[in-house]
Order: sequence, then structure tokens, then C-alpha cells
Amino acid sequence: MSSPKTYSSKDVEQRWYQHWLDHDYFRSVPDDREPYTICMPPPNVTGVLHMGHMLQYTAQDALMRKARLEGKNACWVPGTDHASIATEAKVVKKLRAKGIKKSDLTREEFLQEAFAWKDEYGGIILEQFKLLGAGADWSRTRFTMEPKLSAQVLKAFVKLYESGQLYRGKRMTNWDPEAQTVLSNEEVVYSDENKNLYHVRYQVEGTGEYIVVATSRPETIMADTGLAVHPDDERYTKYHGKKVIVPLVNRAVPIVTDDYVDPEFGTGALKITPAHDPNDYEVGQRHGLEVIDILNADGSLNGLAEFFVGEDREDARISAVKKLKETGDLLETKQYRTSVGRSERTDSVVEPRLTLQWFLNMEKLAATALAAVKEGEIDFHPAGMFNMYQSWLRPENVRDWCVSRQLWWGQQIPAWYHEGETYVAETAEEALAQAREKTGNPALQLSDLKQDEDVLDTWFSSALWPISVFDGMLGDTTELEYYYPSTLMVTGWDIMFFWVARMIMFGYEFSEGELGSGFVAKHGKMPFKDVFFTGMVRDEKRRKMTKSLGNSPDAMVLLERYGADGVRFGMLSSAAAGNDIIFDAPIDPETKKARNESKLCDQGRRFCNKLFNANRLLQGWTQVDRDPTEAEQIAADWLEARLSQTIEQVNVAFDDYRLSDAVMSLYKFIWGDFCSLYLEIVKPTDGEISQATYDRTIAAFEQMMTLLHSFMPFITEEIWHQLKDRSAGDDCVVSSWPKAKAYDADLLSRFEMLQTLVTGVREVRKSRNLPERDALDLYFRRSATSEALLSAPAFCTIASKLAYLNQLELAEAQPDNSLAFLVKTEAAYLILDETIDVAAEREKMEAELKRLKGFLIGIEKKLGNERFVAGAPEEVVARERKKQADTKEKIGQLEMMLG
RNA sequence: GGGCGGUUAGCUCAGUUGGUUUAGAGCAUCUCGUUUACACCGAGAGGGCCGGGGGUUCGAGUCCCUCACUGCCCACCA
Repeated sequence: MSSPKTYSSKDVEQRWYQHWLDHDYFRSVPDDREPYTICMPPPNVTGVLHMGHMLQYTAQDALMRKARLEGKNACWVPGTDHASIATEAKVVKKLRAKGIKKSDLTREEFLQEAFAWKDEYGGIILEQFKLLGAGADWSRTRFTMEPKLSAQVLKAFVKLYESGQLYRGKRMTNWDPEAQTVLSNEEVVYSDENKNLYHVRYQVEGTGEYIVVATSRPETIMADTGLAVHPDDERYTKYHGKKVIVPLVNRAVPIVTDDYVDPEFGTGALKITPAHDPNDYEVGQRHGLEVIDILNADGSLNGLAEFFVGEDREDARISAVKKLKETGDLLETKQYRTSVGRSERTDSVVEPRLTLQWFLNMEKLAATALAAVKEGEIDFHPAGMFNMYQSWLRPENVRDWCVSRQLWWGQQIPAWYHEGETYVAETAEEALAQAREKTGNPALQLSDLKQDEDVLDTWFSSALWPISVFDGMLGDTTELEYYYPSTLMVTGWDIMFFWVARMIMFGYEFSEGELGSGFVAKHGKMPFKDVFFTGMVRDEKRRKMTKSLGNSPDAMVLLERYGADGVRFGMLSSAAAGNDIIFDAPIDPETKKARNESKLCDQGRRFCNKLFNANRLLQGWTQVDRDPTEAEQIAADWLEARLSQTIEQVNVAFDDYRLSDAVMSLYKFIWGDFCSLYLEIVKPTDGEISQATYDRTIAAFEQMMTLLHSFMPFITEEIWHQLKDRSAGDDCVVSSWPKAKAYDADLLSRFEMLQTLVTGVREVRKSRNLPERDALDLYFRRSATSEALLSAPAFCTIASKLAYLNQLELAEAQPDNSLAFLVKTEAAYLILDETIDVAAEREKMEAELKRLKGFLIGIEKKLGNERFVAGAPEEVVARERKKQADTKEKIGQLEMMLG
């Protein structure tokens, strides 16, 4: 055989991927077949392939490929997300490197730069998905900010406004001073950090007494407009109604009493800074306190602060501490641990800030979305994820969604302002028309209106994705009627609230039709029927793999090293639905970075090699025109039975999204049963095999390729074509998912007996250091079972071949010079030349006998119990009876052996 | 503070309405093997009072209570 002994994935992968593209196999157009649709979670245009992607997109690809093999119209819609903050930050950084500030550019100029950036880098990740084998319909590739999608986003905005669910208001919001935009609550990540707690004294006006306040933010003292104590706190009762003098600024502010104050914390006295703390804002509102905002958008102090003007809040804190020390007002500094909110994108400490924003009322949307899953219109996998979903969406927890962002990269909010009036419309012209009508002034011009400067939160457009990728809001709903609702959404549970919940909200909201221009959902209003939550990919220390930790291996290097099939196997073999996967790339103790290695992926690569060599073996055989032997026939019968059994297991696993179970069933069947057992049985010594057996082998192997194709598309396609000459279009990717046939369970159990026998003989050889290939004689004690077993000559042939036996016969009693052992319930005797340590053998058998007797007592106790026999299901009782009989049989055999 | 999970072999995990030969897999470990598909392989072995305690039941890894440890979500944190 001249072909190489090892499989090389490189050219194979490239070649077949191109072949699939050339034949448009991933293309989907509506027809009369059942659709199987997944809207690909659009990766950020700033994204590069990481482990999380590999898990999620491999899972999707496996499901898509299976659906295609099952004859469904498989449609996987790809695309990218404009990722407003992330992308804008990248572009700003790039400009800065060129010495350009964002503020130097007009909005149009900036967007031009941003689109240029997107055109250059935005497609990289989709190309990487192709290397992974992802079979999406690339002709459908969409981008959340392309004109048609933006148009739909604006339409959605207008509809939500018209239905009264969108409103604009001044609220305490989360401000990212680095990106200089507001964030939604979900975009703020809290973690515990060490901070200082400063005790600062405030003089009670007109007295020499002081009230000491505990604060972590001394730099906001200049914005203090009150001091609060608990109404029942007797320490402070005498000060009720008085005022204190704020240090540094020497402003007199009222002492107020409020239940919010916890007398136990700090000194029990709280300085109130309504502009810079959400709770203080509430307290301030309740007591009519002034709001003094001393911060600029970038987090530096403004003129209202009087002190430290122009300093960043962090620097100002240091300055304030220094100054307060000088004045003697800082009494104490304590360390404590508290949670600090940071921007998910920029990691900058979030500043509470009173700003004017657009909010989406969640009341109705959340209730609908909650009911959809609760009532089973949408199924979560794993089902337990519903708990998390519910806790977020229940009315007492859900809060209105701030949808405006102070950015340029995104859909500009379609609201125009004129003389205190707001006009929301899809286009400026419509807004103008509204304004003319409202004001009764037909001379009003576009230039008289001012459009809102802000853009929409990225997730607002993402929420529309399952509808907008089919242009569902644009009038022609042909595609939508066919593909909507999509079959499945596959994504990580970490964006359940960001995205999944909101897609569900929008899905129901815009398919209701009651607003006039919503589309009519033919097959259900939900955006998808199932959600398959994948877990997080974590490192060996269970930390989430992140760029900053450097604990993630390089996905591209893994693909290079193990091949896409190997990596896919590695990702999926540990991916039960919803469970986090612990990826086994070792962390280098020196560098603390992940090595680009993985035993799981290597297992996948070795599996490829096994398949490659199994195929090589088959290719080396010469087919001859002779009748198959009985042994070949029985082996092939068994193989086909095991194949059917495996198909059943794989189908069940797929239905439950237990992809790891599916892939492992195939792995064990192909490696353990097909390669290690079946091929060894039928493998000819002279290289010649009967045509019939060959055909059956190839047919079975071919089905294995189809089954495995969803997980390992490249090597299976390669082998598919090596198995036989194929006409054009006869490709594994579009073959038929095999059907399980009824199989003979008895045959399977006879083979189990065979395997036990073979293993038993090998074990005897091992334990006595006998060469594996010296032929031995084996006898079975005559019994009904053993007689039946040996009556099939093929059985003897196979057993002899695998265990290297001279002969396999029945015996009435233990022959001389033989070693006795049990094969399931049967006594077997192996003739050995050497002398046998009778005492040691007896000891072993007696131990086993004792174990079996104990076991039997348990069974008989159960069977002797009337309540068991009466109460347990019939089959359970029958099983116990069989167990009893088998155990008795074994005990009988052992006792006979022991004499 | 409110809620949800987890705890099964050295590691990562299965164990589906309680009953499938007194617990399974993959990996790792140990022993042996230069067998012409594959040493990226083959053969064999060892390894678990199913976190502790209590209860329900004829029967519990599986249900209930309790304790311990652990992970996560939400809220709050002067």
C-alpha cells in the first residue's frame, strides 16, 4: 500500500468546502419541503474566532447538516452585527493612532471611516467560520446596519413609539465616561473590588458640633446638597431640621431623615449627592434637594465643582482627600470591599448620571415574552434555563430598556424635534409632514427640524434579527411566511437577557399585525421554536476564557494543528446542552497563557486517522466472486444490527440536543465495534474478500460517514468519495440520513457472549504471560446454552479467529490440565501445557462464588417480598427472575468447578 | 439579601418518569505487545460506602428533610 499512513486534513478541507460552495449545497430557497431554519447569531464585525464561537457554530452546523441529510430545507442565515460601542471604540482608536480626534470629524466623515473599517475587517470572522466547516447560506449574508436592515429597525422604532411603548425621559442612567455614552443596565458588569471608605466631618451650622459621614467618593463633596440620617437614629435626633456645612465649598445643606439610611453602616450618616448616585437621587427627590452636576461627559470635573476643575474623577478623589486632610475634616480612612460597576465594553467605572434618553417600556413586552416560554410555545434546552429567564422577566424585576446611545455608529434615532414637539417617523420627510400639520405651517423646512443625535442600542437591531434577515418588515413577506418562525436559536446563556428575551419580545410584538403594518406570522408568532443554550467555554481552572486573561488557546492554531474535524470533535464531545465546557488547553505555568493544545481535539484528530486507516484497509482488499462465509454473514448481520441501534441512539441524542452523546455513540461504535471487532473478523488473510461481504461492509461504512458527517464533515466527505465511484452530485453532504431497521436483539447478545469469551481467553493468557497467538483448545461444559451457541459453526470460527483457538468444543466434565473460568453463565475450560496452581484458582473462584451468593440473597429477598412481586411492573419482576436464574446458573457452574 | 443549580472513578461528565446482573463513558494511570489498516495502534488491568446525616418506599445515585461545600443569576452596598 503506497498511500500515507496518516490522514492530512489540510487540502481535504479546502477542496471539499469549495466543492460544497460550487454546488450551492448550503443554498436555501423556499419550496414545499419542511424548512429547518437557524438565524446565525451575528458575530460582532470586530470579532475574531474564539473558543466560544467554535462551540456554538459547530453545534449549529452539526444540527443544520443533519437536517439537510434528513431531507429538510436547511437554511442557515449568516451575518454580522455592527456592535456599535465595540466598533466605534475600535475606529476611534484607529483614528487616534493617526492623530485624529473623533471630535475633529463630522458625523458623516466619521461614519465613512467606520464603514471603511468594517469593509476591511468585518468579514474576517465569517471567513474563519468557513474554515471551521460552517455550511451557511452565504448568499443570504446580512449586516445589521445595511440599508435594508436599518430601514426595518427604524420601522420597528416608529411602531413601538406609536403604540406608546417608547418614551423619552430624564433618568439616572449608567454613563461610560470612556465611550461617552449611556449604557443599559445589562451592559454594566459588577464585581467586588477594594475601595477606601473615608470618614469626613460636616459641621452642624451654628454649632461647634460635627456629624461624621462615611463616603467612598470624597470628590463629589462639592455636589452635596444634603445630609441624611435614619429618622429613628437617636444619635442624630437632636440635629433634625438643622443644616450642615459642606466642607471645602462651605455650603449649608439641610439634614433630612430617610428610611433609606442604614444606621448600622459607617457612621449612620450619609452625604447626599443627587447628581452622582442613583440612591442619593431618590433621596434628593423625596426631600426636594438641589441637583448639582459637577462632572463632564468624560468623567472630569466641571466648573460647578469649584475645586479640582478639569481633573479626572479618579485624580480629583486623590486631590480631595489631600485637601480634606489639610483642613482637618478627614478623620479616618478604612479599606472595604464593595461591588463596582464597570462598562462591559470599555471596562471603565460606570458613572451614574442624570441624562435624557429613550426608553422602551417593558411591561407588556416582558409579560408576553415570559408567557411564550412558560406556556411552551418556545422550548428552552436545557429546560432549567427557564428559571433564569423568568427571574429576569417577572414584572417586579424587569426595568425599562434604555435604547439610546451617544454614539454615531448605529441607526440614528428617527425622532425630530421642533419647538418642544417630537416627531417620530421613518424618514425626515414624514417627520416634516407631521410637523407641518401639527404647526399648521406649510412653510416649515427640514432645516427647521433637529434630528436626535443619538443612535440605537445594538441589541435593538439584534432583537429584530429573526424577522429582519427575511426582510419581514418591508412588505413582501413571502420568505418570512416560509421560514418564520425559525426552528432553532443556538446561543450562549450569557446573552439570554441581552438578546434571546428581546428577540422573543420583538417576535411577538411585530407579528401581531394589530398595528397595521406588522407581518402576519403564518406558523406562529414566536421567532423560533427551540432555544439551545450552549455553555461557556472555560479553562482548566473554570475561568471563562477571555482575551485579557490570555487563558484561551488560539482557535486558528487549533484548526491548523488538529484539523477542523478534530477541533469540532473536541468541542462537541464535551458539549452537553447548557453545560459549561472545561476546555483542556493546558495553562503554561511560566507564561500563565494557554497552550494551543488540547487532548480533546487530539482525540478527534486521532479519530480521523482511524477512519482514514479503516478506509485504507477496505481499499486494499480485492473483491472476488465467491459466496460469503457463514462467519462473514453473521458478522455483517451483527454489524448492521449494531448500526441500527446506534442510529437510534444518535437520533434520540440529537432530539435532546445532547450532541456529546451523539458524537460519542458514533465514536464508540465506529472505533470499538466496526474497527476493533467487525473488521478484525472479516479481514481476509489473503486480501481477497467476497463481493457480497465487501458490499455490505462498504454500505455500512457509508452510512457511518453520513451519520458522522454532521460532526466531522470534511473527512467523511473525503472517504465517501473514496468508497466508490460517484456520479456528480452524489456527495455525503447531501446523502440521506440512515434509517434504523428492526434488529435481532438475540444476535446482539450472542455477540456480547462472544466478546466476553474472547476477553476471557485473552485475560487468561495475559495473567500467565502466554503468547497471544499460540493456539489453545477451549471447551465449554455442555449445557443448553453452550450447546446452542456452538451449534453455529460460524460462531466457533469467529471465536477461534479472535481468541486464537485450535478448537472450541463441548465437554461433559473438566478436562485434565485445564483452567476453568466463567463466560457469563457458562463454564469454560482452557487447556494449558503448564501446571496449574489449583489452590490459587480455587481461591479466586471461591471469592467469586461468595460474591454471587450475596448477590443472589439480595435478589431472592426482593422476589420473596409479596409487595415487590405485586407492586413492581411486570417487566421489572421478570428482569429480577432472569437475574436470579442467571446467578443460580453461575453459582451452579462454579460449584461444579470447585468439585 | 432573594432565587437557581451542582456535589458520582485521578480529571471531565452520563445516569431520561425510583427497579437493566450490588454504578457507566471518555480521558488519564499501570502492565504487556516491533500481529503487513492505523504505535496517531492493539490487548489486558486497577480505580467509586454516588458530599455527610436522617426520612419515605418492597426497593433510593434517582424522591423528601437537614447540614456542609461549591458555582451561577438578580438586587443592594454611603
